[in-house]
Amino acid sequence: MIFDNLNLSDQISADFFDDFSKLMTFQELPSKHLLHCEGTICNHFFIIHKGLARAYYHKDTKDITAHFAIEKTSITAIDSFIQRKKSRYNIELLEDSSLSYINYDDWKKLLEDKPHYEKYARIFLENIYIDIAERIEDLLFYSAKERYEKLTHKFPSLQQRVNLGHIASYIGITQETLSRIRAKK
Amino acid sequence: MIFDNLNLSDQISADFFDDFSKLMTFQELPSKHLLHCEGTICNHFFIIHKGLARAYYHKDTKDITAHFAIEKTSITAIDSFIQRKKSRYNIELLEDSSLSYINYDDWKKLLEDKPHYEKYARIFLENIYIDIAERIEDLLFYSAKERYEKLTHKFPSLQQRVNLGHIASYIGITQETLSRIRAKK
DNA sequence: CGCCGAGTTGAACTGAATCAAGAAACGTGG
DNA sequence: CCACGTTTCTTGATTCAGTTCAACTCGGCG
Repeated sequence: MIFDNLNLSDQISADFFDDFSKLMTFQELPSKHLLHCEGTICNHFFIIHKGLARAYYHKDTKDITAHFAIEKTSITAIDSFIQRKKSRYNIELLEDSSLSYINYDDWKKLLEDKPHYEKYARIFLENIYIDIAERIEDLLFYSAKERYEKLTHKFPSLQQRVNLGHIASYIGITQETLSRIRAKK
Repeated sequence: MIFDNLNLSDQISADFFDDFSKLMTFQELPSKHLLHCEGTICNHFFIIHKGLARAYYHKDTKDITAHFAIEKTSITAIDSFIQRKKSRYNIELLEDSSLSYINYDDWKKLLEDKPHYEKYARIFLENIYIDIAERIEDLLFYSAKERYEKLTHKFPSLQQRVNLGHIASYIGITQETLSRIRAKK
């Protein structure tokens, strides 16, 4: 089930999945394909079936990874999707991938037609909140090394699949520091 | 309107406020009163009318402020409130305050009876998400001094009303560092 | 008056950034 | 299949922001 890793399954009704799936479009796309481009409003919510995507943005001259999405997880430029503002994020594929997306208007319409589905949007956001709150705590209290270990524990496959520089920026350190962390263990 | 600072007003219907207000209990409580105690499940969602509260928790021997709530903003141990798990947070008043709260069961029942109100829960969470994402960016990219300046710009009154140590822990630095930042300007 | 919490200041230390140079791996075209 | 350029990764030397530890000041307040 595509929602497995969204921690929603147990709370969500089957008919929602039917409705939702009907609105989704399936695609296979190659590595490096840009799913969303900065400066535009993000109109899609993606679910990755196979492959890997990352959301990133530019800070000064640097390229900062804000989010990774592996199989069975979702990705979008969420602030833009929610607020309908231009996004600072790009979303790109890091591997040849297959995915589905729903677009904003369809999603919005689904919520209007069947307002009881608002519940799932709420639950989804609650789960995001829990994740992101944990990330703040990580930044406040854990060393570079500990943050790296937590990440690789949570997503073991990332180490092999993603550039060191992307991982480093995700946990808020330079790639030199991450290289040194990897070296001594 | 109590929801002013929640950025909800323009999107929320009047009858919701009626329903919601009917479920709320008003209280006046003195400074240092504990609104919620760690180790228990948080059953209340508070809105501060007057005064000031903070949520904090213990990390090693330290007391870390996770959130401040001034007039017209809300506070709860949100992870516990959402997940129905024991909370690591305490919530205490830092000034004599007047506030209202709604309890979890009433809130849940309201959502069940009138599921279209789910929308407001979603919007509330969306707003929280935007805030918290900004906080991550602050921690990643801004110096201690810049974080302090952003906070005092956002909540000018905090400087006078709250201990230096609480502010320091909120922005992720020691109180010595914050003292030095204040000294040189 | 003496204590206590809050804030300040100094000196030494440290984790991570920065700058700079190489080494390895990768892929593209001949 | 090799050669070359590009991107990715490593390693070293230096610097710096912020921590830690410790001592000291200041303003209430019982």
